[in-house]
Amino acid sequence: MAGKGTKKERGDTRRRIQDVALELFVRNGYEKTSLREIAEILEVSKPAIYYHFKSKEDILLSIFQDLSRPVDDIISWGRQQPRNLETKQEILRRYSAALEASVPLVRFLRENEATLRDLKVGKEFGQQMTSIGEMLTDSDTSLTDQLRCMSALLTLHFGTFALPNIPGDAQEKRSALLEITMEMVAAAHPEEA
Amino acid sequence: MAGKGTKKERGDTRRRIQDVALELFVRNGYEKTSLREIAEILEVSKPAIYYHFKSKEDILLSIFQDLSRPVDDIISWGRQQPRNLETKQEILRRYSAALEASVPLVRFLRENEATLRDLKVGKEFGQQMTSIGEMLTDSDTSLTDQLRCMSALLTLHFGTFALPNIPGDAQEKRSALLEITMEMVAAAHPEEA
Amino acid sequence: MAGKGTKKERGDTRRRIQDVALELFVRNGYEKTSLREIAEILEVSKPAIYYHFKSKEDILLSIFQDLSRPVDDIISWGRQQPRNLETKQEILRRYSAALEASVPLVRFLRENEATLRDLKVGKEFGQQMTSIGEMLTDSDTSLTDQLRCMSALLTLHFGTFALPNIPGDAQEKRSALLEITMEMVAAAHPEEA
Amino acid sequence: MAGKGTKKERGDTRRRIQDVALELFVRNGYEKTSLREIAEILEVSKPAIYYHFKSKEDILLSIFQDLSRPVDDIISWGRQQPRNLETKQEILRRYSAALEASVPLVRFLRENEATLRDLKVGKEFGQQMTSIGEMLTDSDTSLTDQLRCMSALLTLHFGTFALPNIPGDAQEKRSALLEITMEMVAAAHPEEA
DNA sequence: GATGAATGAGAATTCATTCAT
DNA sequence: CATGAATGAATTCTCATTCAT
Repeated sequence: MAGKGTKKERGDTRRRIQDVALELFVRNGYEKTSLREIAEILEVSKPAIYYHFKSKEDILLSIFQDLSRPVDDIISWGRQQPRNLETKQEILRRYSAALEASVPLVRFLRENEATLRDLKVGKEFGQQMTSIGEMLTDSDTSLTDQLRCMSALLTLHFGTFALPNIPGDAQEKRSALLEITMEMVAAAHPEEA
Repeated sequence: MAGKGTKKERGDTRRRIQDVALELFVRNGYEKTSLREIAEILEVSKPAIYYHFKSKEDILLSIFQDLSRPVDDIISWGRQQPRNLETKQEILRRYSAALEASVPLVRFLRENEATLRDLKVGKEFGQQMTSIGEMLTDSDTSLTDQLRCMSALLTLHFGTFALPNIPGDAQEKRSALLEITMEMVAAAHPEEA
Repeated sequence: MAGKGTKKERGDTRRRIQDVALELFVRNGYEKTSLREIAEILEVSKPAIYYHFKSKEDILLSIFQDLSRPVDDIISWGRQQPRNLETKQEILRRYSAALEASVPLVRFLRENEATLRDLKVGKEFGQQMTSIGEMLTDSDTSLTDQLRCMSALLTLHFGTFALPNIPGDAQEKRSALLEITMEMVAAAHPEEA
Repeated sequence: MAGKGTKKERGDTRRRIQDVALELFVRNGYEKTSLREIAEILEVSKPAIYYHFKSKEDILLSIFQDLSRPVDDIISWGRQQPRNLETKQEILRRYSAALEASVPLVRFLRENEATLRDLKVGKEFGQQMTSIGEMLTDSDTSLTDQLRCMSALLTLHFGTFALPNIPGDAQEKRSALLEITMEMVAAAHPEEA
């Protein structure tokens, strides 16, 4: 244990950069967050950041890839399931849980879409959403039913960020929201209900 | 007709700046659009832009205020109606129409939230959304029913931008989407249905 | 009298530009005063200003030449007098009076020396001061006596602007200041006293 | 000696920026000196300047604070002395010496008053002058005597910059000027002389 | 692992001035 | 007499990034 507990844990810097960066990205947006600011808060020099990450974009990408693994897992899992009501509802349940664990990141991705569009992270995030969307819609059902399923996803996703505007207990609101999306996909599968 | 059709229509510049600006804002985002770029496309000098608008933000604000008047009208109208199912559905219908007329602007507002947060335009847009949200929710009903109404709005709003991902005729998809939101608020008003 | 008393007196504009310009020059400095600002206060267009004056510098020059005529008169008069104590004291008396009438302008000239150095107005003002200085000093007297006379002028000139820092009645302070300069030149003319 | 004399001495840049800046400030005035010009003369890029100073104003402030310390010392010292003729004369002697060491800076401060008024440096300089003025005047003596002391300061201060206009040896003129101010304060203290 | 120093590129904005009408 | 519209030139400043040590 000797040597531990010194001012900064060894190998910690990379993680600390990610933490501070995410916080600033969320609070001020990607473009309005400068590496100078990050460096100042961490009390390290700017080149120190470049030692750990090869660019500003790379910091964001690493954060995204660390946090978005659960969603990738949902997608892998979902692809191996039969595409029925049961599966769709389970996907929404799992997505809701995954979302909850990374609200700040996802809020950030949402609020900076225009900026991230040209970045790798933007593309990867977009693909995730598209993949989940595809797993929820059957192209051989009615347009309305397809939209119902898509809307369920949108409701879950964007509803999560609108919840703070409504009074009530956070967990309760979460469940209620999930409940509503369950109903929405159910309505798109009349025969299975 | 004499004198018309000259290189640049008189008094046109202000409008042309707004048009080009909106186009670039939508395509590249607010921060990544520079006044130099706008000026170059219009083949005018940068100060020419400053003659018509006092700042970059001011260009955006003027665009927003011009295009968002219909939404203001909806809000004024809605406030004078009884808050029942009928009204809510009419609000959604009208909002859907208003949205349709300014899809590019609203997409832009959505995709640049982080950037616009500190700008007047961000605040005004936020207030509009809040106002519409309030008109759709009754604080004395169940949490689930409140969320149903809120989700209807989110579905309509965000669904509009997700539609291109689904195959089918644009107008048809629009109506289907609106239809779904109608169901959602209806579900929140069991006794009135 | 018909036609008078309309919103703006005819031919008045030139004078009004000078007035507003001087006020802004004094308050904010020459460089920090823009023609836009002047035009806005007067509620005229910028080209209207260019109708009356050929440049920003020209506005200042016209103000200076109008207000500095009394000093030119002192110089003309002084050059025709014998260069003795009597004359010098009379010059200081007259300069004090002239100064009093145009305190704002002279304060402005003082506080913007660096800026005005390259301008015609700076050169003309400098020549005036040099001329008065020359009339007060005899190059065939002792260095100390020359400095005494020079200092009398500086005391009068700069003292005028330092007076507000000292409590007391304005007119009284003025006379006291003049009195001191009288003593100073008198000390430089021991035989004549 | 190895390693010395390379193109640019290490750690030198900050000082070199101050030197060049002061030179240009003095020669052309604060507003007419651009950072581009400073950078060009030093053959560095503009951001290099911003690495060492956070703004243009900050460059000036750093110069002022470095050079004005002697005057601060005089003020501290003076405040602990009895306020009599002896002290006042010593203050003037010390101020004359301090002034001599930083003639270019003080000339600059004088010639750019209007510009510097809104800047921190302007306020700090103003306070210095006010403090010295206060140490030279007793509010319980006659108005004329107060003015005599004040004028002594003005004579010393402004006379310094008028001296080049008078022929003679620089050091000699300096002493003569100081001598005159000594007489002026002495005249304000008849009983102590 | 880390830093001091520096850079190229580019941003928004302001100004005095002009010209056609 | 006056204006609407526009311009060339310049300004301060910020950013992501790099390199020698």
